[in-house]
Order: sequence, then structure tokens, then C-alpha cells
Amino acid sequence: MARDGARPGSRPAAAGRLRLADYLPYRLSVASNRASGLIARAYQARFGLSIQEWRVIAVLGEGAPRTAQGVCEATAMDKVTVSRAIRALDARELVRRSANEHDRRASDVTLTPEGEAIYAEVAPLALRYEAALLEGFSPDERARLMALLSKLEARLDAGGFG
Amino acid sequence: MARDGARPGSRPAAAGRLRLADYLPYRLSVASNRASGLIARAYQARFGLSIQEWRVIAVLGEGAPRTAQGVCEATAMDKVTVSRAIRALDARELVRRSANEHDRRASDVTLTPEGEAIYAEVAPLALRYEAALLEGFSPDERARLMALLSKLEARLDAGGFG
DNA sequence: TGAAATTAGTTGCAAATGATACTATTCTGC
DNA sequence: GCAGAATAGTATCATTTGCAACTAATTTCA
Repeated sequence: MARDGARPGSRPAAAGRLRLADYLPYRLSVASNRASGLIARAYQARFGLSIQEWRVIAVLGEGAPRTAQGVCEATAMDKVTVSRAIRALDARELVRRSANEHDRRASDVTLTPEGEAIYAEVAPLALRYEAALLEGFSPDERARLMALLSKLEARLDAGGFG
Repeated sequence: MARDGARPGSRPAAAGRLRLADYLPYRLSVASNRASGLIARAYQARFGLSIQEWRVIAVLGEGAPRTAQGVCEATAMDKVTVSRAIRALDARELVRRSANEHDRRASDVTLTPEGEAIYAEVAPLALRYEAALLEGFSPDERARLMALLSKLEARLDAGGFG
């Protein structure tokens, strides 16, 4: 993939000139969509789970029960999205909602045994996909990639844009 | 953001255990959505452009006229998405479609002067956003991040999943 | 206390998206 | 030069998404 050197017919890549193929937000978007799409198709085909539903299961599988709000924080998903994902999982009896002891607006969400069973199947599959994605990356490269993504997120948290 | 060390109430992070916060496809998705969302809001607010429309303008601004198919290849967008974006831009007279000399199914899409003017305004803005995102990254880190993303895309191209 | 502001979660609606099918044109190979 | 396959682009329809409004419960603080 020739990302360096002028493409036929394109203007010379002057300093500061925008080239979509080298533009970080675009690169991130393409990589993310392709990676997520690939894995999403697998979840969908084998378990009938959307990415959103899978993420809810993933954080609940980490152990502690969470409120919908807690799921929002852990998954960086919108509260509407989380609400719908939980409802769908509840309908399939993969999660259960129970009254939160301290706040009657909220309910605690936990995996049912069926939910745990799905988690036990999907989690290793997800890890295998990640491993396949990172095949050929040295441990150092993997760590660096994660660290760079963290740094990027820290910049996004910092704000100071606009 | 404490990504290392057990979160209260979570199970210990055993080897090979899935933790969403450390899962590459998830990390990519969050970083991408946040970065794109931030910039998309700026395009939308100032120029009324969706990300898709902006991408079409960006590749046309690179110089050569392209057919819709050419735009698809350059933007990694679906042909339906590209078709709609071009139609919207055409309606606003930011692009023009003209008969392709070699293939009467296709038309060449070029920026109108108005489109060029928008490009001339948006491109520097986009570059400033990218620069702000990468503030604090050394040139070496930037190069490494791009290289790692390329490697990831190469893995995705390679297939061999499932 | 108790009025006003905030938060948890859901619902409704409008817009975005994506798969599929369709038209028109071009290519392939005989 | 022609039948069949492939391609450019568009239209259609069902699903998904995202915002704003809403209810109910909780917090704030005068």
C-alpha cells in the first residue's frame, strides 16, 4: 500500500497538506471499523449478539454487578444504547435486573447462568480474534500500540480543542 | 486512567482474561469515535458537512477528478454512502458531475469553486485538529503510531480470520 | 423542610445506515 | 457481433442510531 510518494494525478504532498490516507482520525476510523466489523459478524453469526450487547456481557463478565450507568461508564456507550442492549439481553434471559439497594431509580444488572455460559464461550473467541489481529506484532509493539492509544485518549480527555 | 491494577470488585486479571478496557478492537473503537466525533461536530457546526461529505471533499481536494467508484476506493466508504454524499454535495453545488469520457455509466466528480473554497477552509482546520490531537507526541511516536496502524490494516487485509 | 436542580432509565421520533435489488452500460470470450 | 457476466450508480425498504423529551427518584442548599 503506497502511502508514500505521490499518487498519479495528485498534487505534490506539500508540508501541512491534507492527505486523507495519512490523516490520523481517518486512519483510526478505518482500522476500527474493519476490526470491529470483522468480529461483530462473528458474534452475530454465532451468538446473535450485537457489538453493544457483547460489550455489556463483557463488562458484566468481569465480575461485579453494575447499574446501567456503571455499564455506560465501563463501555463508553450512550445510556440509550446501554438501555436497549440490556433490555434485549434481559428478554433473552442472559442478564437479570434487580433492585439497587441504595437508589430506587437504578437496578443492578448481573449475568444469569445462561449469560455466564455465553460469556465463557465468547470471551476466548474474542481473545483469539485479538491475537489473530496482532499476529506478527512483537510484545513490544503491542505494548506501544496500547500506550499510544492511551496517550491519544488522554489528549481527548484533556480537551482544549475548538 | 487506571488501566492496570484490579478495579474494585473485579476479578483478578488472569493471563488471557478478557478485559474490555484492554481489548484492542474496543480501544480502537473508542479512540476513533471520540476523535471523529469531536471533529465531525466542528465540520457540522461550521460548514454543515457530515463526515462522509467532508471525506469526499477531502479526496477531491487532493487534485484529480474522480468517479464515485474512485471516491469509494480513496475513502474506504460504501458505494451507497458515497452516492448519497455526492448527491448532497451536488445539491449544494459544492461538486459538479460531468460525463466520463470512457465510461458512460460513470461520471467524473470535481469540486466547484465553492467546493474548493470550502476545502481551502476546512483542510487547515482538520490539520489543526490533528495537530492538537497529537500534541505531546514526538515525531517518532507519530511515525510509530501510523506504522502500527498500517501493520494492523495489513493484517486485516491478509484475512485468515475465523 | 421543601423547592429547584440533578440523575437513572425509558420512550418516541426523525435521520442515518446498510443490504438488496434494479437500470444502464461495458467487458469477455467465443 | 452477440450472449452472459461484471460494473457504475441509484432506489427501496427495514433496521439502527441519536437526540430530546419524559417519569421517577434523589440530591442540594437556602
